[in-house]
Amino acid sequence: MNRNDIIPIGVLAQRTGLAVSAIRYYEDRGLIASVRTGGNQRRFLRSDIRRLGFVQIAQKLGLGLAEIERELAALPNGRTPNVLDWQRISRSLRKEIDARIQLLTRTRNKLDECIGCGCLSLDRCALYNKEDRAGAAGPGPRYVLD
Amino acid sequence: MNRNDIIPIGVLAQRTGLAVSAIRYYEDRGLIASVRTGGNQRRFLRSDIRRLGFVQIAQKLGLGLAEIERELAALPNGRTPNVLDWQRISRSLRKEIDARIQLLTRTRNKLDECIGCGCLSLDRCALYNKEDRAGAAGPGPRYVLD
DNA sequence: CGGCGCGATCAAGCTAGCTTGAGGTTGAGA
DNA sequence: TCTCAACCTCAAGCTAGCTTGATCGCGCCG
Repeated sequence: MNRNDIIPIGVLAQRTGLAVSAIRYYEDRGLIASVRTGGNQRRFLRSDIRRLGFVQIAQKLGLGLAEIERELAALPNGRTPNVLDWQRISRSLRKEIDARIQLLTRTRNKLDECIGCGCLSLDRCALYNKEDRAGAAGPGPRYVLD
Repeated sequence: MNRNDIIPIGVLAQRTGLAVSAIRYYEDRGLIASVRTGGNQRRFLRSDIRRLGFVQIAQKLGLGLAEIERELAALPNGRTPNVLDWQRISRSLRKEIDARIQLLTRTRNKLDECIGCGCLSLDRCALYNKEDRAGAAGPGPRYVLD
């Protein structure tokens, strides 16, 4: 159990709760790296558990893989985030969340006005303002709107 | 200009700001209905402008087309929402938004704890709790996780 | 009554984030 | 040494919400 700092994909999957296929996908995307055995099987570092942990948390906060990729790429020579990195990153995540909450709150206020007037008018309704397009970023692709 | 309560798809598109293709798609989905001319062209009611207005607003509030479909289907014989309907519906939308805000707020609080401890531990991290899966519903399909 | 702009119908494509399947290889334990 | 779970590589599929393209038909204006 000495050289167990190197693990196969199945173990990594178990430890992170991710599907094997998802991990392979992340590798394709460049979120994580592996070395290969003689027989072409992936071997990961134990620290990758943490790295994928970060990925999952960031995802839960609403970041897309592309953004997560960027955050990870910003780390010195692609290391897995340590405590200090994490604090820095999570502070920036906090800002993201704050922004989302604010947007939603503004939307809610407008909706309240709307309940009052019941207008539903496309021209006048406050909910219908361009600036808030993509407002509460719903499911599915939204880019077309922007 | 008397019987202009019946309009072709292009006009409806212009008045709602939607693409013609989107409107056809909505019709396929059953969100809106049309009659056909002798030459098989769609004709819509002027009131459908309002109906699609509702669709767009609801979408901005983060509802998927399926949910919107349900709301619309709940109206007596598929009429377009009038002021009273709208007030009822928007109150229910408000609840949705409130829930989202709460979820995000809880997530933010947990993140704050995390900034303090910097643990990033998958077992212990508060951000990693099953109950909050799909937490801040990010982009892309999430159903697989649930 | 001729032209061309608007409309119609498929099928396929695109984004995000993966999963599933087919078909074949590796490698650790009995 | 043999076995079989675990691994490999593509390619294709799925959800959501549309768009794009190809190839047509309709209909209004002059």
